[in-house]
Amino acid sequence: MRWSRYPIQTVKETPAEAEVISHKLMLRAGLIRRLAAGIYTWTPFGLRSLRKVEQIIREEMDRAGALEVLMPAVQPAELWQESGRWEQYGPELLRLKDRHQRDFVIGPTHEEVITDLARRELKSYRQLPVNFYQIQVKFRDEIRPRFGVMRGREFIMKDAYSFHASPECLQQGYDIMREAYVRMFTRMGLEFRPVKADTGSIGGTASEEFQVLADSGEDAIAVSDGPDNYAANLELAPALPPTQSRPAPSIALKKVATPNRKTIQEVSEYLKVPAQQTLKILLVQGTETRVVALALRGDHELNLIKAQKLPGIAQPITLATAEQISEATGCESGYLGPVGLTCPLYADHAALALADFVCGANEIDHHLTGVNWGRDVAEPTPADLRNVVDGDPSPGGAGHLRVRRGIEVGHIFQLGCKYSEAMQASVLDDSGKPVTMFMGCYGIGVTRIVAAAIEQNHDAAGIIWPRALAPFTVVVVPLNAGKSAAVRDQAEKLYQALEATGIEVLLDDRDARPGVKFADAELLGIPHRVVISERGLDAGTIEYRHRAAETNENWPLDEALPRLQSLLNQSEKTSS
RNA sequence: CGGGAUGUAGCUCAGCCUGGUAGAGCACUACGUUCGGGACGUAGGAGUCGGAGGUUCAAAUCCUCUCAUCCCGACCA
Repeated sequence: MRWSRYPIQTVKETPAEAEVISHKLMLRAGLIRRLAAGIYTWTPFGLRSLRKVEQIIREEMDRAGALEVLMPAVQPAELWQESGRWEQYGPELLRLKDRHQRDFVIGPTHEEVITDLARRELKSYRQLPVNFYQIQVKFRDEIRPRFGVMRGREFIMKDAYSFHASPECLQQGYDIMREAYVRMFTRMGLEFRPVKADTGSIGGTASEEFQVLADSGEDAIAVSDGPDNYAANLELAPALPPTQSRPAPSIALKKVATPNRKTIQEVSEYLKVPAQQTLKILLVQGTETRVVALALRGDHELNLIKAQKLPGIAQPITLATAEQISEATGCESGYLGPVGLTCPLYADHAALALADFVCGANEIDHHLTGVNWGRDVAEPTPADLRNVVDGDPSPGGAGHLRVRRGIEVGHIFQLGCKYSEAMQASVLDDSGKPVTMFMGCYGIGVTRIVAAAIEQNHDAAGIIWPRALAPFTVVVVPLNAGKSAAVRDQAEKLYQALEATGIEVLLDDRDARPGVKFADAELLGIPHRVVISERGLDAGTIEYRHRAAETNENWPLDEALPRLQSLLNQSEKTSS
């Protein structure tokens, strides 16, 4: 491609709307343009990278034996009513009516459509297992789209659905997909981790997310630094109970005035006690009782997902209202404590390991010090209630956890029979009896991957594409071609020779100053750059530089093509 | 949905407080000079000041409503 034929401009100034680096660079390099909140146009350069991602996914899905389909973006409401998600999904589901006032949705996902296809087409266990996938546009009307294509409302997703006659077969299919995902993300040159995950609203049993490690990621994940390779979403990572037993009480219970000190931080500063020696109580709505109390060490955070799974707690988990708190304790949040509480009480393992701790007195402007389980309060029910923190022992058994940020680019689930049961998708087994099919579902955020790759690969000058995702492999930059016919001719010659060998090459034939061309080439992040100048040609050389390199190399002019070719062959093998 | 902020040229923003001829830089067009790290000069094109209503002799500026966008939170995967 000739740069002079590409009409989208790069920009020096960072657009005000962009916050994260990938969004800034994608706008500045002209890869995307915003049309509405969370809705973007992909320009020719950006689309090339997007297609690279899609192609890798397609190749690995095909290799894993999946069959590509293309389902409609617009789906009839009936299917969603049948699965129950018409009611469940909420305002994130974009609903619309056709001219006959019939209800439709713009698909945020395709479980219903694929299950409908499966129940019509699949009649016998002999047709199983089968895995259908598509690469297609989805729409989720996010409350708050942000970070460009990282959390857009309209986005491209690869979604796959597998059908099996038994749970064992589902497990096998799941394992095959897991391997395929590892291959894909490795080929894309991403630093990623498969992590254990919650199944969320999609439902099902086993589930793993593929997280690209990046500080700007929206997910917190707990990764072991030890040889056990443990990694889980923070929501799910268990906090192991402390190994040492609780110290014996050593001081007396005492009520102290803590006027206007409500937060753990305020109380611990005021009483000069470390936050680790304090205890906090959170009240949530219950099923058997109005409220249920949860006790945590002062410096720990409540994990909603874990708490929600405890008996007696309302789903979805909801914090008690100010009225409920007052009714249950006669007090207000900020001064709650376990002493004298009448509602059911769960205590986190770490909270239970405390002795002589500080907590609220259930009386406004007062706290208790020297509180001890067993002595001052009945022993509560122990539970894992908190988010793990840096340094916690790894549940994998070897090493310690580090909390890191990740961008979720893939998520695989063993759905089981949730949809196949609701929509009566069954096949006949070898004895002629109908069996409900077991399903797996496997998603990849295609558009998001482009942003994730940039988050992980950039510098002050711009994008540094992993080779497999670069919109072009080589950029040829003639300097002052307007003045020098030799420069023009040699650049043209090299460009055509590269094209002829199938290398994706961009010729910067714009009538621009050298500084502009260098800056744009770096912003756009093309891995290999060849500069052709009068100065170099006089010496019989061209100049080569890798985007990630610090210095230039001078190559003899006639070696440019063969050396580039061997370089690219090499990097193809190492995928870098 | 709660809290905060912003809408002025394609982009980044000034002007608003204290009402009185709509501005700058980048980008764009033409010409000239320049040409290895985002050049310079001259000339030029480009704006219903988000929209509606109100106050006023006069509104980008003050008031009311509305729409949109961004940030924080809750929400979602």
